[in-house]
Amino acid sequence: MGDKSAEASEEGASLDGVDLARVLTSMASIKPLFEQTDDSALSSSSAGLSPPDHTYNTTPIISVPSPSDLGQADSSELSRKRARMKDEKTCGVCGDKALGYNFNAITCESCKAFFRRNALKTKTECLFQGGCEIDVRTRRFCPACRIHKCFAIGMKADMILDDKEKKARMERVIENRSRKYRPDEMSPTLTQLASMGGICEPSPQVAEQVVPAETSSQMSSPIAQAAMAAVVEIPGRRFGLPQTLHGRMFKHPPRELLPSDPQFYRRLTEDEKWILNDISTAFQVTIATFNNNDPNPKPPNPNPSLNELINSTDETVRQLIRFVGKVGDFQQMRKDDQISCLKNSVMQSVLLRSACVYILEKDVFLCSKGEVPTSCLQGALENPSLYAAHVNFCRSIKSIILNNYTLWALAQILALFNPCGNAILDREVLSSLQDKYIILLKHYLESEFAFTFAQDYMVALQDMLGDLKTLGEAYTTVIYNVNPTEIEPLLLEVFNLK
DNA sequence: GTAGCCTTGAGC
DNA sequence: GCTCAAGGCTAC
Repeated sequence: MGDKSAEASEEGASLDGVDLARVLTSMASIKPLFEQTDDSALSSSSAGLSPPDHTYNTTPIISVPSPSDLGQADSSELSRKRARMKDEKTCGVCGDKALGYNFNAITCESCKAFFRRNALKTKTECLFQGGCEIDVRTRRFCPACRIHKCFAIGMKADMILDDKEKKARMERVIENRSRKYRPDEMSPTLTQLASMGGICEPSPQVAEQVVPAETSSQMSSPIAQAAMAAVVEIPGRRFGLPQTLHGRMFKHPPRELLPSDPQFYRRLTEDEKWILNDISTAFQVTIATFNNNDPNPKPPNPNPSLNELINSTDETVRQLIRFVGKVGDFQQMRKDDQISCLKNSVMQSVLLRSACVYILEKDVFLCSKGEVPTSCLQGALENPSLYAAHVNFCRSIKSIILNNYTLWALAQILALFNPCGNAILDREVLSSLQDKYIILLKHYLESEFAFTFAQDYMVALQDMLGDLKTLGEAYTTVIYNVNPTEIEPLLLEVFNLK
């Protein structure tokens, strides 16, 4: 779980401002007009432009150490050597320091990114006579001459991946992530976890570790009604701990009982596939993104205080903010409602994510500092019932969702889009979004588990989302008792503890 | 839109 | 296990 050292990262620093509106705006890549930089201001005038120079020096200054020059240095030594390598190469476009070849020519990062953005665009005209001098200082002034120089030193636009190639590349990444951590392996190391984005997929033994579902007889309510109950008030469950949380394990249908006839499965539309792929990737990427840059992180505290426990959710809250930044429907909402939705669902989201990183076999949470036994909750909460409810919730929902990130993402989104939440201005929009994702969940389950079993999954997930809501309310009452002066600023904001 | 850092797959 | 060279992400 996160600590203050985690804030050393660039992203962490950006979140420390605790201005949620600004964070969300930044996520949507919306740049306010008043944020013009000095450089961009310069770029709008001709000041600083040098006289045209039509003779480009297309021979970069290169001095590239061979791999053997680098030797078997440790990582810090390697970093220093790489830094020296960088110093010794010069961008063929602007003369800035270069690290290596980009699109067939030695360039700096800046010209690499510039070429990637502009090489495939229809050509722009130089506002002067062409052949503007391009150096570190002037490279922003004339895109036309800069791109011309890129081509002149041999940069190749056909090395930029097209949409099809990018999609294939992304699919390879996803495939590798899933291959790196199979269910029959032990829990991944933290390094693996951080690099691959995968989290604690349970072993086959655990997947088989099922007891008869208590609710099979209850799974007869209409899907829509059940689904709505997942996110709407459930009478009798508003206060107290979840009634259905007894560590119940979901019984998955045996593979041989799944119909072989494709007619029993829903065919998802292309739009549905895209949305599911997007949110699944967003969840998978953010669940394993840690801000902790400390190469020697302290081991997790096995007996944290309540304040420490709450502060340890800082990292998870940042993951949540990154996730919503990747959800198109969330970004389309008005900013006020984005903030309200985030605040209304933050406790449920933290709990949901704790369940995602819960390892059934070991009864631990996997976080940036390593494995944290669930017993750490016990001391901090001083509330055995709440502790038991939390762990049972983790066990139950994990037994249903296992390592299916599409389902984790859908559960996360349904917790997020709640039209009944506090301070929502446009409840109809949220209700429509909720409908959209309820239907998407239903369709997804029908496509994966056939019409035959989809309803069982739907009802089980509805139960879990209801429990999540109740558990979140119970936790909320607990955290209102903490001393706000000891809580991280971001958490004060999102948990409304100010 | 720019620039810099980061992550990743491929190739050696 | 390393380097290289792609794209992604995000502060500015």
